[in-house]
Amino acid sequence: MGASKTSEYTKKEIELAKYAKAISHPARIAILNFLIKKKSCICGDIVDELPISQSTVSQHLKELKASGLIKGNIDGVSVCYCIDEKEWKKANVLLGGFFEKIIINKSVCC
Amino acid sequence: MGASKTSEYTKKEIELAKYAKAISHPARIAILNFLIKKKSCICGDIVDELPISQSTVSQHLKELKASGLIKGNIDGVSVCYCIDEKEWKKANVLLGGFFEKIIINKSVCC
DNA sequence: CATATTAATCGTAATATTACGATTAATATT
DNA sequence: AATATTAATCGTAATATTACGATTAATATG
Repeated sequence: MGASKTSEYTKKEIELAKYAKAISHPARIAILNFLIKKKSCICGDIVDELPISQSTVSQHLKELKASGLIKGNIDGVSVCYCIDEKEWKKANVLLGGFFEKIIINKSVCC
Repeated sequence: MGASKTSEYTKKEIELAKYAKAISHPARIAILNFLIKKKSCICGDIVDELPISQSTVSQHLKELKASGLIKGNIDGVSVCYCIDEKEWKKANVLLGGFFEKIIINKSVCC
């Protein structure tokens, strides 16, 4: 048995978990930071920047693309990745809303 | 091979990934939402609330505790869990800072 | 056309995660 | 003291993740 029981939860919970999962690995955070720093997308330079192999970077990029946080445009031989700002904002709003709940609804115990 | 190459990344990247991982499963988000809603900590009622077994809930609680986002106080037979507000704020600041970068440093491409 | 570069994918392996039932240790209740 | 309740842990199993090298398909360059 085991492994993901995605249904039975609310859409918000599932979406929030999806975005959180996308940034739940240091390599993916490093990739996103790199994409933000170098505004002009950048393609395979990510591999030079990170301490992991090309195939592993490619996998992380695939996951980030699947989450929606980034998109990739083919540009000749190379691929140009960049933040998908619309999705990024959605993630920001969802995560922000989640973490601000505790400030509004102060927990009084323990 | 495989599995975690945690070093070689910055402390911030690793910490951010840690918090993100903590909330990367709908069950854990549901648990946190429940703990926030019911201010008075609550103990085993989480099991009744969620569509997963007691042992699985216990595992998720263990992970949440490991991340620091919650703490658990023994209260007789039962255990009282609640948000660790200090850690929660730290996570909020880290995540908030991360997602706001793109707003300041607008990406122009693709 | 031959060769180089780029990035995805495949195959493989190690490890982590998710989940459950069963057991256990602890405190409460009868 | 016997029994019930609570929540952690153990054992087990399925699946997912992380990682790498090798291969592949594509475009670019000589």
